[in-house]
Amino acid sequence: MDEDAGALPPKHQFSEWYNNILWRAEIMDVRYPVKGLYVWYPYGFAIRKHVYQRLRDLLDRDHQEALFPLLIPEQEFMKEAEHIKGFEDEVYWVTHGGTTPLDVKLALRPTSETAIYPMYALWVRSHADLPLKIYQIVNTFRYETKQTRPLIRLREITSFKEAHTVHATWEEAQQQVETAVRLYKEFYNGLCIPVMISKRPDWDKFPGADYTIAVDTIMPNGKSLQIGTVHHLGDHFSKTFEIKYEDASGEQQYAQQTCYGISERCIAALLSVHGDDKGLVLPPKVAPVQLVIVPITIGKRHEDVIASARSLEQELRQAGFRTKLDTREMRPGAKYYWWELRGVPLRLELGPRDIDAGKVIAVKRTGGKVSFDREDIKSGVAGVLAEISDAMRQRAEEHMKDRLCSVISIEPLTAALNDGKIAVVHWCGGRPCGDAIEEKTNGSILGTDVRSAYVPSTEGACIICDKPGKATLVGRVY
RNA sequence: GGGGUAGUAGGGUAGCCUGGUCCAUCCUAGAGCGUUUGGGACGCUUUGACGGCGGUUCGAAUCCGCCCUACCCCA
Repeated sequence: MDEDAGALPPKHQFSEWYNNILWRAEIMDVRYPVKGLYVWYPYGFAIRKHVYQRLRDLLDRDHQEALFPLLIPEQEFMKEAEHIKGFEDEVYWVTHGGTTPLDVKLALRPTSETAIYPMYALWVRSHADLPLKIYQIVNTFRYETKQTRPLIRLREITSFKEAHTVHATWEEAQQQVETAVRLYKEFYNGLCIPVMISKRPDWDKFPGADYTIAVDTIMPNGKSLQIGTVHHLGDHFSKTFEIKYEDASGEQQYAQQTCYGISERCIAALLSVHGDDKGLVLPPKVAPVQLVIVPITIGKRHEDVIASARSLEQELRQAGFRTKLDTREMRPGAKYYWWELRGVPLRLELGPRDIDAGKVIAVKRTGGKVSFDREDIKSGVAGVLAEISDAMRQRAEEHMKDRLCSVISIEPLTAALNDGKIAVVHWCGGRPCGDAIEEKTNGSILGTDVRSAYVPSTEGACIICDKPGKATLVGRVY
């Protein structure tokens, strides 16, 4: 047998593995002839659909979904000084309508604050209108100058979920930040992706924010990937865009705002964190196909087996499982590899022997084979899918634990980063020391106020200046 | 930001320096037929490409220019 037939590059060659799996598993076609723009294949898009449906379900508890325009007039975009500084090098401008130059240039949103907040100024009148919690899921454009990478660094972010909230007080907005962080933790827990939550250093916060809380995960090569951010905007934008409300005593007050976002980087994390040498491994909750039934048809039993498989499929589908019956003219082994590559959590095998014995064989994508009695199939499948989720979550958490370490001086820190680790150090919080850490290690400060089960929130002497410092995450980043 | 290398069929390669029916070759690609089918089947037949635009030339995958895209290295 040819062991190499159809093999992926091994996952420890992560970059090759990643590029390869995107087209082999039909997630993205990278051949679109514009830098930084990629095409979602139907299968990739189906994964996206299920992931974003989960996000919608979480947000819909107390947010409303809306939709704002893609184009932002120049004068609105240019209102908030810090915000402009943060984005002006990355903005695409629409300058013509047909052949006619436009009087007012239009920006393709790199993010939507300046599209949404002029409208919020009209919508918010009184304290009774607050809190206002709205989100949208849209595409955004950023003229990235660094190397682009599918799902990770894009010129068109096709799947940007951004929420924008308005509150009466700074404290309420702060509480909303915490609520959003909890919501993101829940979201990623559902995807079985462990995260590190920290407060970004001041120079790395969102342009125009009081502070930024970031959600990061660790990729297989040890680099951290930012997969969510939550910003307390204070009154920066409300003052710029005149978002005011009348409080209970009849006074006009500037509103306090937050915004928070997640992009298709969550899909990059989903694929990368769980995948293995055979291909994708998808959590049952978001797998487009949760169960694939592979009928084993031999000679005369063909019709018999197919009929049995169809009734099995129908029963499972009615029970609410996303089920696929694979009746293609291929050998069973070829189908196994096909579905394993695509990350289907559970494979059911049904052949003459099983039918005669009243059994169904189930093979978990995470490893292991079980045999169900045909009549118990529904509860059996439900149980095994739950086991798969647990196994995935545990495996991913162990990977994260392995990648985290604590160091107390610069040389070991550099060594740890070179070794593909994310390190916890003590840092005084000062910019000069922060710059020194980043320069000496070629790494980045992810943040302080770390919230992770694996990172103790100790205090200690700053790794550079020896003054009192707080636990700080340092790593190489995407 | 600075440098380097490359782009040939669905994927992988050769050909380029030394222009000339060379439109080659392999596959996990496609189509067709037949035999197969409990972990990637096999045989036969067949389809299909020189990144884009322009230039040089009797003639360009090959030489020149510009553009686009990708990958690698350094900051």
